[in-house]
Amino acid sequence: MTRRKRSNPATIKDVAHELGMSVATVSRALSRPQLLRPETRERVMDAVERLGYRPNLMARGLRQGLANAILFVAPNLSPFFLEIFAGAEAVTRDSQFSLLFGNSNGDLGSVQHFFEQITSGKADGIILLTGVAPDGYAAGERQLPPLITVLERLPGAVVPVVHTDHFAGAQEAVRHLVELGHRRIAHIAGLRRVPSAIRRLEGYRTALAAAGVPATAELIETGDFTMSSGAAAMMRLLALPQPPTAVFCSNDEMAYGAIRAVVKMGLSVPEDVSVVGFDDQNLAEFYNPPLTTVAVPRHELGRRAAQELIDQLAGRDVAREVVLPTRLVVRESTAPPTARRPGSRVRHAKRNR
Amino acid sequence: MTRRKRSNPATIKDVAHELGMSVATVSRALSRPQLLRPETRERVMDAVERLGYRPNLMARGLRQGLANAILFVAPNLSPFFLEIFAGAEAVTRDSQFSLLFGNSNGDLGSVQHFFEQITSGKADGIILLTGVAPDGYAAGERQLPPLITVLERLPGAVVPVVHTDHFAGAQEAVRHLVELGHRRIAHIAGLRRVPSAIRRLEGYRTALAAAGVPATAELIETGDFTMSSGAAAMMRLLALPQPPTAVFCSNDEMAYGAIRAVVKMGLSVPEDVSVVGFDDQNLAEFYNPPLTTVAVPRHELGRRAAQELIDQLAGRDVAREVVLPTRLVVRESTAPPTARRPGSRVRHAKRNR
DNA sequence: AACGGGAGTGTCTACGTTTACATTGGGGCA
DNA sequence: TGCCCCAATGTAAACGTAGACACTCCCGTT
Repeated sequence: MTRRKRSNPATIKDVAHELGMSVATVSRALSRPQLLRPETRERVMDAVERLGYRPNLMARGLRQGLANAILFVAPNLSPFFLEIFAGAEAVTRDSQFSLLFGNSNGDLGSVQHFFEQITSGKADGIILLTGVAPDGYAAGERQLPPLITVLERLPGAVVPVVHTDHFAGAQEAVRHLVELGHRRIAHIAGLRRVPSAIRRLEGYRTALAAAGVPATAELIETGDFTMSSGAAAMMRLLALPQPPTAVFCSNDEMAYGAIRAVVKMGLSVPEDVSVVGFDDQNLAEFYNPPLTTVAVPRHELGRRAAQELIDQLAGRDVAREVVLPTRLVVRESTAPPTARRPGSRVRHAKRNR
Repeated sequence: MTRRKRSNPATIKDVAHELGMSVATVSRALSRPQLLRPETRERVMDAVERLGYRPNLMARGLRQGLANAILFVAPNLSPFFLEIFAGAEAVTRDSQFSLLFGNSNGDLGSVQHFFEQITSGKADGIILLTGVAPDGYAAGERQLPPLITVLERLPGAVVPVVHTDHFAGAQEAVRHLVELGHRRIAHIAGLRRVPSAIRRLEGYRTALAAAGVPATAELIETGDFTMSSGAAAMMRLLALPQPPTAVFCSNDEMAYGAIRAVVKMGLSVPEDVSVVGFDDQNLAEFYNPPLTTVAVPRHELGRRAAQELIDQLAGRDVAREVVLPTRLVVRESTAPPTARRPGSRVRHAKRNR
């Protein structure tokens, strides 16, 4: 027995029958109204309204070979990616497209799974934030689906990308610290397998070199972009014989963690340690102290990616590469270094909860 | 001319032809393997692999009257809702269902639009976080789609709901402040049209009454759940002739804003003003100071909602109501009131950027 | 030897659309 | 008056799949 949608029995056939017309006419009234006599169109619209008819999108999709959906794949559900998602959502909201969300969870198998959703016809294209594609695709054996990458490039494949200049952004952040007078500037880097994190690290190194400050390996710590990893890294930095007076973090969340760690040790930001983040998430402005950070246009990244993908699906040609500018936003987590040596720490006991 | 999916020409027919079998056999190999001789099944699987065949989900969906997708509708993209989304995602990830995201943006028209996506067959059911349904549905004229609401009830309709006890949570928060010795306790409420915000307000009032503290209208401010509205509300409270020594906020974001406002005025948290939030978003633990707040099991709310909806779609019967417990998490943003009167404010000038 | 039944597979229709192609009728023009 | 063409509509064939039903063996039973 055929299982039927309980909700909407009204089909195009019902509408046609109600009016004594053919289904073709009804179909045209909906998709290409200019082909019909205005009066006929009216009558159809009336009946559609009266019967509560809604076209079955799966039937339409099957017929046209289009799902009218876009799949957004992020490596996790952190606010940063979700703010990009919000940008994409703003675009699809006014379009015929639905937005599917996929969380790859850093797992390559998942990405493969999402790619197959395309060949299965669940979506027409992918907005990919993970910078990795399953083997078969990356190697070019299997044809890539309509795809646009955000922030990360897909190695070994020519795919349009919407991103920002992490290298320049990082340099600007470090230069800001140098200009404030800092010399012992640490970096809490992101995971080495994330290309954009590498670029930020390189920007850090380059800016230090340009300022004539020798790079010190002990001042480079690594986290996994989470607040707790940022806090842990900061703890290690504070435990150095000669701790840094400033820290540049590879993203905002690690910066929050770093600030928490500083405060927990009885020191303060920016008096004892200046902290700079990267991303300028919504919260940065309201963190305590408000975070100096490199603004990444998250919303715009999402918008552009969605727009480019839709254009691509419509057969219009799209830019190979869109680079959006970053911008250093100076708030209250950075200041000139003070004479006081942060090495002499723990002014008052850490308060327990 | 028929527009074809460029990516996957291989259909069930191709597989059948390759093996000299009928399409039915191939179909069965995939959906009901136990009906086939093991050897046949093997051969089919082989060919499927070889040809890179993936079933067309729209054709399957059309045939079966199922989209195998769930639509998640939230009023906005704030972290709070997205953390609930993450919970739902964890469930659908291991299921046959895809997760569609819809942002109603507080707009009733959008909600209507999403309801129609169901009758259009884009999804099989809805997880609704907005507490409002389009007129026709709410009034019972049109049949409700498979639906589960989260946190908010749908007025005038019997729909399963997964939520928490806002009333009890708010009471616990206020009781905590009372026990610390506070008497002048303010509340930064949420929008009056959001039922859960009303419940929190009621919890606040009830707890105050229970403690024998008379309620004062001037101590109740209203925000719209954003950080900036929380900051603005706090500014108004601090401007009172007799400012509060503690503030209970209807959500975490307004609490962050409130703390920022306090600090901006040269006062500190919790020494001058204690602040309590509601939700326990991921960030609360790493805010500065770490925020005392009422933990709402966001992830679990999402999990349960998705699970119940999937059960419902499978024809299993589901609970009318699931109530998950809240729990007060005491961190460092609350402390006993000090002798110092916060009225004498602005100890040092606000720093400009 | 005849029959029943079940395992395994094939045939073919329906799901709800869109659209290529066919048909109709009427108006403009010679 | 006859013809052509175009506007408006109808007919019917796909799109790719699932499953109802039909068929063919073969084995076990009588």
